[in-house]
Amino acid sequence: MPTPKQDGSDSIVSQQSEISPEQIRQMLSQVVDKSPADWILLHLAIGTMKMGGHRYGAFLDAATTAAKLAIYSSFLEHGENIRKTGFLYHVEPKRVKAIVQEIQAAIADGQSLKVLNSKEPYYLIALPFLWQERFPCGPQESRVRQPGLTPGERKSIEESLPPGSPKARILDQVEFNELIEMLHELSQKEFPEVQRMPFSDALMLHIKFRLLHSGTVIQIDSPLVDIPLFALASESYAPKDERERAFAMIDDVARYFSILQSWVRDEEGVLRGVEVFDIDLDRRQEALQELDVLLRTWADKYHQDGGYPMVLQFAAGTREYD
Amino acid sequence: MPTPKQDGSDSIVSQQSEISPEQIRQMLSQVVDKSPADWILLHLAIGTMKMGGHRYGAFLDAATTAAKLAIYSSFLEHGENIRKTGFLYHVEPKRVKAIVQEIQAAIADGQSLKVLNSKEPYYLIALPFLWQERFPCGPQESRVRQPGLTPGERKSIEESLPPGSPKARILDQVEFNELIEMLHELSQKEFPEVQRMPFSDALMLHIKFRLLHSGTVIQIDSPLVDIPLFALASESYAPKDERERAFAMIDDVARYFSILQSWVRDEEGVLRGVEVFDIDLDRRQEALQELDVLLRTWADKYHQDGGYPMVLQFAAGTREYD
DNA sequence: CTCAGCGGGAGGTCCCCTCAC
DNA sequence: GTGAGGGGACCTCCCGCTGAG
Repeated sequence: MPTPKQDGSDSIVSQQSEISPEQIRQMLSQVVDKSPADWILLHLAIGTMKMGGHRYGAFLDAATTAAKLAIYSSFLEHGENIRKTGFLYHVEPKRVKAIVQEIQAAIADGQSLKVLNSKEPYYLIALPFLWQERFPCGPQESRVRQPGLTPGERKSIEESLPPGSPKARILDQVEFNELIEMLHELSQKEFPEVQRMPFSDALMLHIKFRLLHSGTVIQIDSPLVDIPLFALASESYAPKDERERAFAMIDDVARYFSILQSWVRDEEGVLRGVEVFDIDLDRRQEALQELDVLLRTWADKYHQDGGYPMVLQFAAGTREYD
Repeated sequence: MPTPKQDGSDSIVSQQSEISPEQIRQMLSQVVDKSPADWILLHLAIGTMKMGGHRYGAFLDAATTAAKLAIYSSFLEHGENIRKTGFLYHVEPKRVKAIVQEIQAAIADGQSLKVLNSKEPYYLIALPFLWQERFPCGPQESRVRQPGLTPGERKSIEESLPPGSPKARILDQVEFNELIEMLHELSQKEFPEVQRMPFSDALMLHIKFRLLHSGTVIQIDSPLVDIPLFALASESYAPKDERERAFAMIDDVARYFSILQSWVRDEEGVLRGVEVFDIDLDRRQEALQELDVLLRTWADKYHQDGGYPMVLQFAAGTREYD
C-alpha cells in the first residue's frame, strides 16, 4: 500500500503520478474480473466521467434512468401489471408505480429524465460560447480590463496566453464565478421545476476545477496584479485528440450495440462475427492495412445511391481474454 | 394514455400485451434521444436485468461500483489527492476517502465489491444443479413422492411434464421455498459478513417468480393433489436461443469496447473502422455472405500458430441514426 | 489553503404490515 | 391475486459548518 507524499507544487492542470496507467488498468481488470457486463460499465464510467467530465452523481442518475426504462418496458410488455413487474425486478409495487408515473410524465413532457444528455455536460461545452458572447473583445481592444495597469503591462499579460486563445476578455475571480453560475442556471432551465439542482459552492468549485483541469480556461497569477485572473484558452471544451477519440468510441459502441440488438432479435440483414486468430507480428501492420482496404472496397462494391441504409463496424486488436 | 383491462387469465409464463416490442423500442429511443452513452446504458440494463434476470438493485450497485472504480483510478493518477479527486467528480472528500478505502480493501481481500459477477445471478444458474443434488431421482423411481397417490396418478403427473425435464423430484411448496433459501444463502457465502443481503419473503417471491417466468421451473396445479407442486423443467437456467444470443452480445460489446479502448490510447496494431453505405435490398443477403467469407479467409490467410493473439469483431446491419 | 471532523435534509433501497376490490 | 395505503430501517447524495496543522 504505497502512500507517497503529496507534492504541493502540483499545478491543477498537469499532474504526474508514480503509478503507470498500465498498472492502473491491470488493477481495475483484476477487480472487475472478466465479467463482461461490469467491464462495459467500467469503460463507460471512465469514458463519461474521466474523459467527458460528467459528475459522479450524473452517471449514477443516468444508470438509474436506464434501469427504470428497462423496468418500464417490461411493465408494458406484461400487461401493465405493477405487481408482476415488481416481482420480476425485486422492486416494491409502490416504487414501480412511481417509476411508471415518472416515465410517463417524461414522455408527455418531452424530456425530464436524468440522462447524460449529450456527451458533455452543458455547463462545460457552453462556456466558450457564453464567455465570448458576454465578454467579447474587439480586434483592437486589449483582453485585459483590470484597472491600474499600463498598456505595456496589459500587453505582457496578453502575450503570456497560449497561442490559439480566442479573443475574449480576461476575467477576475468574481466575474468568472458569475459566469459559471450563469452557465449552471442555463443548464438547469431545460429541467422541470422539481429536481433542479440548486447552485452551490461545491458545485461551482467542481465546474471551475473541470474547466481549469481540461485547459479550457487558464488561471493567470501575474505579479502585476494581486488578484488571480482567468482567461479563455480554447474555442471549445477540450476536443483534443485522445478525448475526441474517446467520444468516437462511445459512439461506435452504442451503434455496435444497436446492431447486435437486432441480431439478438434475429432480424433480417444482420451479420455479426468474431474472428480469433494468431498473427506474426511482422505481418500485423500489413494485415490490418489489407483488411481496411478489403472492407472499403466491399462497401464500395455494394453501395448504391438511394438504397437501404447500412452500416458496417469493425475493430481488430490484441486478444486479451479468451 | 391507454389503460387496457387486465386479463386475469394470464399465466405467469406467457404474457401477451397490446403493445408491440417495436413500439416499445421506438418509445424508449425517443426518451433516450440519441445520446450514445445513455443508449449503451439502456441496452446494458435491458440485457442484464430483463434477459439476465439480475435484480434492479444489483444493476444499480454494479453501476455505482464502476463509477467508484473510475474515481479511484483518477485518485491514483493525480497523486492520491482526495480533495482534487473530489472536485473533479463533484464528490465530497469524505466520500472519496470512503470509496478509496473500500476499493483498497476489496483489492486486498480479493473481491468484495458489488458487481454483476457472472452473466446471471448465482441463485438462478445454480438452481438446477442444487435441485438434482439435493432431491435426486433414480431412473426407476417416480418423481412424485407426495403421499396419498396411486402409481397411476403419479405417472399421469409425471407425464404432464414437458419433454426434456431432468430426472429430479417434484417438490411441494415448502420444499421449494427451502431450496430457494438454500440457494440464496449459498450465493451470499462469497460476500463478506457485512453487506450481506438477508433472506426475506420479498426476495423469495422474486426468485420464485424469476424461475417460473424463465421456464426453468414449472408449477403443477393438478386436481389430484390439493397443494401446488413444482417441477424442474430444464437442465440449466434458460439458455435458450434469444437469451443465449443476448449473452454473446454483452460479451461482444465488452471485447469491442476493449479494442476501441486501446485504439483511443493510440496503441500499435489496432484497426477501427465504420463503413456507411446504402444497398440494394435484393443484394443484401449476397453482400453479407460475401463479407463473412471475406473476413474468414482474411483471418485464415494471416493466421499463424503460436503467433500474437488477435481478435477481429464486426457487425453489419441497418443504419438507424446518422 | 488543505485536511479533518460533525451536523442536517432529502430521497432512494430495502423490509414488513393492513384493507378493499 | 391485485391495487393502494400505512409504518420503519438504513444508506447515499447533497449541503453547510467548525477547527487543527
